[in-house]
Amino acid sequence: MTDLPKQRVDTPTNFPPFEQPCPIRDVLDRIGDQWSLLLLESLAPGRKRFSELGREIGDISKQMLSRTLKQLEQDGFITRTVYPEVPPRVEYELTDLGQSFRGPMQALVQWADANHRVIVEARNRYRGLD
Amino acid sequence: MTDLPKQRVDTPTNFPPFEQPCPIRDVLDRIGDQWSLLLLESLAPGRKRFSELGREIGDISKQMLSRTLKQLEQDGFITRTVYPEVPPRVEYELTDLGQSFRGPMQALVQWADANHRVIVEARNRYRGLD
DNA sequence: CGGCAACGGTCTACTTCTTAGACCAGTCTT
DNA sequence: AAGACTGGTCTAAGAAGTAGACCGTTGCCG
Repeated sequence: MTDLPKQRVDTPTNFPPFEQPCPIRDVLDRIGDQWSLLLLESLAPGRKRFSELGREIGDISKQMLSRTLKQLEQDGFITRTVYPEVPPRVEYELTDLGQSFRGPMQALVQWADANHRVIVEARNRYRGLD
Repeated sequence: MTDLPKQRVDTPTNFPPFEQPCPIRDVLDRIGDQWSLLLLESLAPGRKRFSELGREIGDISKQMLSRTLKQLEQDGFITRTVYPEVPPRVEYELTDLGQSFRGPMQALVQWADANHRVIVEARNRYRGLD
């Protein structure tokens, strides 16, 4: 920090960022995380409550569940409804936007389903000739 | 660790994980990270070399670029070709599997493009009534 | 009445992932 | 001889995710 030979920085990741306001980037950064797609897929059949979603996904932490749902709500994919009952009940449901996303999502899911075998095979083949 | 009152664990994230070998999960976990989709999209028009991809994406670190490309190669989405030239040249290209993924990916990209406005608006609206 | 369970979160400490950027090897240019 | 170019790898530091304790309210059970 004090007297490092800082000059001549070789190739210091000098990729000029130039696609920040790119709509694809913006949208993909949101739904392209570990959980968003899974949650949207989980909500496709209909409204579900918090713990129900947690149970379906299985290995998501409550914090990420809560956080991801909040993001999806912010971005207008889902609505959050709180019923002032005792134990509290909160239900999540796809909005029209969320519904409209089911199309492309289905395309993705179907492709994944259809090509899963091939991918696993590629993975094993690669492992073999490493 | 020694004498913590460990009993009565309230609700310790007791969601039983039950979808590990789910093909959708498996595929989505791979391509649903920060960079994979972007790279596949970047490679859709044709073969590109390492630094070219880095430049196009802009804000990806070399390590993640390298790592993500390796994963995509392992899973059979792309091929990696090294030309034993002097400065070394390495080109990446979609395989048939990768090509076949362009369909669902296009659906996603088009949706993203078409609905970007709506999402941004939702985001701003939410910010307002927070 | 005491104690606990149910539910939807939040908070904290710990672990894992990602980033920044230095470094490397071999050749061509200046 | 000093740098630049290329495709990586390595390490330290910073960001993100996880586990699980904790909370408040009410109803059920003994």
